[in-house]
Amino acid sequence: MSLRHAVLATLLPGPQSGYDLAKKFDQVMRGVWYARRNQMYGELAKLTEAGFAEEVAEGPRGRRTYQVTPAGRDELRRWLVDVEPDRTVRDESTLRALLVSTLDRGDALSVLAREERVLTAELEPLRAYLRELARTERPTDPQAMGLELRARMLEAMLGWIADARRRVQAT
Amino acid sequence: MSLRHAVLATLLPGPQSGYDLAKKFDQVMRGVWYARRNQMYGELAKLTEAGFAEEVAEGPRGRRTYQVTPAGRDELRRWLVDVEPDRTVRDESTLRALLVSTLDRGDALSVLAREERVLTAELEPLRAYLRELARTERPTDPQAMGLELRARMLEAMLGWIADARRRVQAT
DNA sequence: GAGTACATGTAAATTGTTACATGATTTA
DNA sequence: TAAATCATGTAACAATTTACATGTACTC
Repeated sequence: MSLRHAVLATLLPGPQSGYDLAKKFDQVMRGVWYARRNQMYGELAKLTEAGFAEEVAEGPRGRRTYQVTPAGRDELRRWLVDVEPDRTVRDESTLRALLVSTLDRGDALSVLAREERVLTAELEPLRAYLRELARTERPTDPQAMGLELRARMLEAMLGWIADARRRVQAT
Repeated sequence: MSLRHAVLATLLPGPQSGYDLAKKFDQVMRGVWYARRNQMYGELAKLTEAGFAEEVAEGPRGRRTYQVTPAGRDELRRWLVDVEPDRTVRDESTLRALLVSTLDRGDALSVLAREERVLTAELEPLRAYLRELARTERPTDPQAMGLELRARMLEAMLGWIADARRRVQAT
């Protein structure tokens, strides 16, 4: 039920429509949790039914604005503090990196090189953006913290890839 | 369809039953991909139907042994080299770490401390085991590579947590 | 002979993906 | 007025989880 709580947290700062929420979710949860646009509407409906969110306004173009209720705030805290985390991991990038060991030298090196290229292309603008944020935002800003975490994960992955390339080359 | 290929790769080294496979999968794919025991049987059936694996023997206690076919080897290579990776991430541990920013100071510090404890408890024996492996195994052994990657991810996460604790404390 | 570990599954519910449907408002 | 963007959804399918069902062989 992580999506439910990720949506709840994204809605926390103030009233938003499903459409706005989806865009903000992509930004804040980048590298942490992924959801399709249409999943937002379903989660908002379920959160509303459970009393954790409520519709506060209807705008033009059928726009519906929601906000978190006090019960929603409690639920988010309860989930973070009292519910035992589900620590299962499923990461296709990491899986692929691992399975490179089943390939022959040439294929392995070219797949590792491609992966390195893609991850570097994600990391570099992220680092630049974080340097910029560091000057303006408060240090515990959730978006900045999320991006910092993503950057560290990418760096760990890139370090491993560099090491893997060296090992394969030495074969 | 990552599970399909993760299972295929785990079956690659030699004939195994679903039961053996599930245990090996837990070991090799630890920190990369998680699957329930009963998912193995389903995937083995689908791999067999697709011609990527075949049943080679029936043993005691209804034990069925499978092995990868040449078509299965080709399919694994094709997936790694030619199929565009699905880079979506869903990681509840990371999500929780991020959402800690919605908690008040006391709750935030206690959740971060708990997380640090759990991750350290996973990392330490892993590092010890890897030091041991380094003396005996070949450097491109897939299990060792997978565990090394997991260790680096845990270290990145722990570094981020230490930083987050400092930032929260400075509030 | 009782308990543990081996060994394979099925059914129902939930979650996530893909493709489609529908219409409103703004901008060029 | 045509195109882009806003805005919300539904239906069918695939993947995953949870709970259950069934029986076998070894070990104390």
